[in-house]
Amino acid sequence: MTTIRDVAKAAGVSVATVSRVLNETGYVHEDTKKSVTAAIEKLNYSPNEVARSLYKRKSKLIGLLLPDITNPFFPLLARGVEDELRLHDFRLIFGNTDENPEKEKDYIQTFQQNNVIGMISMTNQLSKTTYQDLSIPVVFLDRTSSSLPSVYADGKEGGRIAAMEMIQRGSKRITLIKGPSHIQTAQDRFQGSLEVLSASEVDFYVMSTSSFSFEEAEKWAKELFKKYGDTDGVIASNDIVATAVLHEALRLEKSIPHDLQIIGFDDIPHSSLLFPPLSTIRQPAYEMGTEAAKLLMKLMKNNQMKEKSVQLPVMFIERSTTRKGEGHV
Amino acid sequence: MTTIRDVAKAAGVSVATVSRVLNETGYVHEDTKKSVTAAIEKLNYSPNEVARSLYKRKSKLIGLLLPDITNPFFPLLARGVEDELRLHDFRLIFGNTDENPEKEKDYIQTFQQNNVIGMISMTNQLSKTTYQDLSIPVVFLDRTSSSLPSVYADGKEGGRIAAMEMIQRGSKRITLIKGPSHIQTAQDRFQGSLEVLSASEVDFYVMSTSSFSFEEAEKWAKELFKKYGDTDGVIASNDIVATAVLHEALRLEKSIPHDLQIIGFDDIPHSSLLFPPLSTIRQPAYEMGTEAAKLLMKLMKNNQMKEKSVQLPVMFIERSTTRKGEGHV
DNA sequence: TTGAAAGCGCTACCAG
DNA sequence: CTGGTAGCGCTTTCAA
Repeated sequence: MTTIRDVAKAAGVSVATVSRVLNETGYVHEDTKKSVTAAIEKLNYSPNEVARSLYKRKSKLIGLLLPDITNPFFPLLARGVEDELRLHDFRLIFGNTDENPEKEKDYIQTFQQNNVIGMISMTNQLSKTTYQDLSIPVVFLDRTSSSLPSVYADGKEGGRIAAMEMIQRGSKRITLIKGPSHIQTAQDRFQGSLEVLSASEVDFYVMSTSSFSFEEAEKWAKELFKKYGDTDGVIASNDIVATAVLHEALRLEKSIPHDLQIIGFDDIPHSSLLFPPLSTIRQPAYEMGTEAAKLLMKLMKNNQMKEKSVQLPVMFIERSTTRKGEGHV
Repeated sequence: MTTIRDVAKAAGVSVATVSRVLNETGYVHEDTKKSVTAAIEKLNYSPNEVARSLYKRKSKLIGLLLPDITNPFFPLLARGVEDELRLHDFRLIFGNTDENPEKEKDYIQTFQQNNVIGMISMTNQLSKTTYQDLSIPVVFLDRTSSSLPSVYADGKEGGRIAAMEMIQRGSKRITLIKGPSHIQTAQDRFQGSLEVLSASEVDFYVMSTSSFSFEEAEKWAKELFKKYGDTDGVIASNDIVATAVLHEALRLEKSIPHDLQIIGFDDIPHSSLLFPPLSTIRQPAYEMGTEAAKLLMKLMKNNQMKEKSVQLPVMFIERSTTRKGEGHV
């Protein structure tokens, strides 16, 4: 392992000088700079980030917390975060929390022990105040908040769009699936759809569900068609749920989208790979990730910002589980 | 920020003593230990990992390199790695390399700068010697190697099984899709299938492809049915490719599995969500991850191990793109 | 423009 | 059994 001392020796200067050229700080003569650079090159030296981190009490590490990377919605977000942060030489320590507060706390603690300089959290468990007590900036991703920095998609508008498209495309007896009540984004979507549906002439049925898991969703889907067999349009709380509904409909040999239209939410990569491909409301996941990273970096420079939240637009992705519209919305 | 000094002061002992109780090293009287523990508790102190890392020249961080977390095969692997490592208090720094050697080198360098104590790599780009020069143990995941530590599934056997099941279930004109030639695991599968097919009585057609992307795969699928429209069984190089084939077959209104059987490879979560659900050869991705983590931890304790590679078994997952077998293999 | 030296928080050695 | 202290590799005063 080559250290700054080795470089100093090789260049015939002091470590202070090497440090100066490394950090481009203070004055250093052009010539000595050259010889230092040469020595660095020659020894293939790169500074020890740990030592830097210790002295400065801050690293180039960012903590990333997400519920479960195995859930297809998160990889794209994580990728967005990573790509953006990488451009600025930050690195990511990450942890899956499984929505478990203990794990979450545990990770936060070890993140701090490693001098992370900021955090991005996609979890829903810990209260906001828990985060507020941290001495480092945190941005919440895929979680709405007016008071704390956060990046999220316009779920309410998404819900509205879904309902409008559904009506526009001719469904008369619509089922609206309401996602888990502790997930704010799911509630926003629901409210948006509800608003439009209420104001419309169509009949609709609200089905409450309590998780986003596929297995659960399959059960609800069965139940749905049993209870409300003549529904001709379902607005699902996300794409996984929509997939379960699609499955069940296909099993019942319903013709899609003729007998039944389905609109999902998220546009996870899987959705376009279904047959028929799923119409859905896209959240710009990757971009949400990059935006969160950008916001965090701003916050790290200036913790007293006003513009703390960014809301991204959603859009309807027309695929094959909806009928052709008769003139668009 | 509270330091070991604060604790020492609060407990009325020296920092050395605090360090001893922290690390359970050396002798310390039961009473002083108690008062130290109390002080730690009271001050809510937790040691600075950065300082530790600097002194010991090793951290509790592990580097994880993968091509792209957005590819549905990787999250499960990553999750396995994380869960296992977490049990032993290690944390993960990770990077997506996009199979780009520059990014890969870049990450490896910064990992080292952060004193990572080991690495798990799922990439295929950098030569093995590049890794061998590292001073820390590395295990390769989803990449075969007899010389270097690695964890992978038995692709060849998987290929054999796929071919046997296909034949067993009555396909007579089989298409075998050969994945990218630079990916060893893909070649193993191919060889396994080829072996069985060659020794059998059925006709078969080999189609060479050069990537795993869905878009590319869609093109090949179209081409496949144009060239070899009466094929009644395709063994795909992975589930994404299988999905593309399934799409095209459905579009052509082939009856699955009556007219055409399809077997994929990997068993990514998406595969069971298709309609019809995809029959496939499962790689135990999560377990591969945990095994890689275990192997790495062994290596970190004892770098001179012999048992350096672990091969995991694959299994056939019967779903609905294959016909019911007439007595199993 | 440069160097000496203090010190970031911790561990481990050596004395006592 | 305990404390003093050197030093991990680096940055940053302070003097020169």
